[in-house]
Amino acid sequence: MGASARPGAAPAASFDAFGAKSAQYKPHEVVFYEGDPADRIFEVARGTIMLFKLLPDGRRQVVEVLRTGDIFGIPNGDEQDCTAETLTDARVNMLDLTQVEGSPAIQRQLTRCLVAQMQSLHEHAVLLGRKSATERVASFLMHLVPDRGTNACAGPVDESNDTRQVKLHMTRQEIADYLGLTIETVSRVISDLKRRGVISVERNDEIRLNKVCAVCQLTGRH
Amino acid sequence: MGASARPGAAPAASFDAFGAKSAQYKPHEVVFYEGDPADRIFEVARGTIMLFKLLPDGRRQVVEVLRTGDIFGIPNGDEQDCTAETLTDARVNMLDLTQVEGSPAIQRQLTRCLVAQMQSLHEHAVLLGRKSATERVASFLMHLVPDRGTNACAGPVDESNDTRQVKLHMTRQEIADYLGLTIETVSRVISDLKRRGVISVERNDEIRLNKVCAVCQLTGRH
DNA sequence: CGGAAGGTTGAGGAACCTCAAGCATGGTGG
DNA sequence: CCACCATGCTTGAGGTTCCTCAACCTTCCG
Repeated sequence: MGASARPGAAPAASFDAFGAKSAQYKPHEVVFYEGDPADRIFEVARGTIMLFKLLPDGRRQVVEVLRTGDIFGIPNGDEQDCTAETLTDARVNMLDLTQVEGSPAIQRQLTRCLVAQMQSLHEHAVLLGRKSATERVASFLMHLVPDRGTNACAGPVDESNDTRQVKLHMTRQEIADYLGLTIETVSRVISDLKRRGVISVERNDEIRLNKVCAVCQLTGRH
Repeated sequence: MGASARPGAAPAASFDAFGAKSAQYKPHEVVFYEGDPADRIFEVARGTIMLFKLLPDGRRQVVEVLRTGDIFGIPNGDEQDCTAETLTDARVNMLDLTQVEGSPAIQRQLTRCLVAQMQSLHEHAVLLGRKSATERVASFLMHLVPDRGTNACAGPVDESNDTRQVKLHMTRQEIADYLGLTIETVSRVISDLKRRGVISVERNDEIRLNKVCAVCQLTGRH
C-alpha cells in the first residue's frame, strides 16, 4: 500500500531540510529488526521498504509497504514493533528524536504522514479480514497504479487505451505475506487473471494490466 | 484492541484542558459516517468506540476498537474514511483543526496516540492475515485484560489464582467483523473454549478467563 | 404468553492451504 | 558455449478450515 496515490501524503524526502543523517541500502537489506532499540524516526527518501512482523512459529505478516515520503520506526516504548527491510535500492533519512520534539514543522508533517498511513492500514484491514484471494491480488495491483485503486480514483484517462504496466518489487512470497495468503494461492490467482486476459505477466515482477478498469472491478470496491 | 494496556498511550481525556467541545452518546450511536466531512479531531473521553468500513456488498470490517484516551477521525483529505459508532455509553471530545495546528502540546500528544494506535493496527494485521479462528478469539480476549496480551505482558501476578472476568461490550456479530470471521465461527470457538474449560461464559458479553495464561497460550504469540 | 433479538448448533460445501513434483530463469564454471 | 545448479514460480491432488444455510435455543420485555 504505497503512499504515491494518497491524498495528503508528504512530499518526497522532506527531512533533508532538517539536517537528517541518511543511509543507503541494497534490495533485501534490513534497516532494523523487531525488538531493536527505537530512538530515532526514519523516512523513506528513495525506494520501497516493507515492515513485517513474525510469529514465533515463523508465520510472517507484512504490515506496511512504504514508498518515498513515508515515515516509519517511530518509537512508542523503546523497541521497534516491526522489522524494516528494503524491497529495492533505497535511501533512508534518520532524524533524532530530540530534533523532532523541538520542531513544530516536523511534528505537523509527522502527523500528516501518520494519518495517511493509518488510513492505508484501515484499508488493508478490510482486505485481510473480508476480501477473497482474487480481490486481494486485484487490490494489490491497483495500489501500484498511481491515482487509481484509492478512494480518489481518477478513472480512466483514455477509455480505449486504459492499460498500464506495474513493477511489483516483491517476490510471490512477499506478496503472499502482505496479502495474508500462501505463495501458491497468489500464483494461482495471477495465472487465472492471465488466463482471463485481464493481465499479462511480462516478467516475474512486472505485470501489465490490460484494462485497468477491469482489474479495478475485481477489487471488491465496486 | 484497546489502548488501556498500551505503553505510551495518552492519559485519559486530555483534550479537556484545551477547551474542547464534548458530546454524550448512548451505545450503538454513530458519531460520524464514512464519507462525512472531516474537519475536527475526536477523542474518546469515556467509553468504547469502534471504527469500521463497509464494502458495497455489505461486508463489514471493524478496523479499530478505541478506549478512553484514544483519538480518531483526524482528517486526511476532507472525508472520514471510517464510520465511528459507540459500543458503550460514551463521551467524546471534539477539537477544531485550527486549535490543533496552533498547539505543539496537542501535536505531541497526537503523535504519541497515533503511533500507539498504529502499532495496534500492525498487531491486528497479523491477526487478520495469519492467525487461526481460535488464535483470533484468544487474542481478542487477552486484549481485554489490562497489562496482558500485549508485548509487555506482565505475567500472572498470582500463579494459583490467575483468573479474570472481562466484559466484551460487543455482540458476536461485532466481534466477528472485528476478527475477520463469521458470527457462527466466533460462537463455535467460544463454545469450544468453554467445553475445554479455558473460559466460562457468565453472560453473553461477559466472560471469565479461568486461567489467563492458558488463554494467552492460544493466541499464537507463544 | 408471544414476539423479537441475539446466540448456538449441525450438515454440507467452498475457498484456501499443504505437500509434492515439475518448470523457467539466470548465473557459474568447465 | 553449454551443462549444471540455485532460486523462484507454477501446477496438481488432496485435505482442512472456515463459511453458508437452516433450524433451534435463550433471554428479555411488553
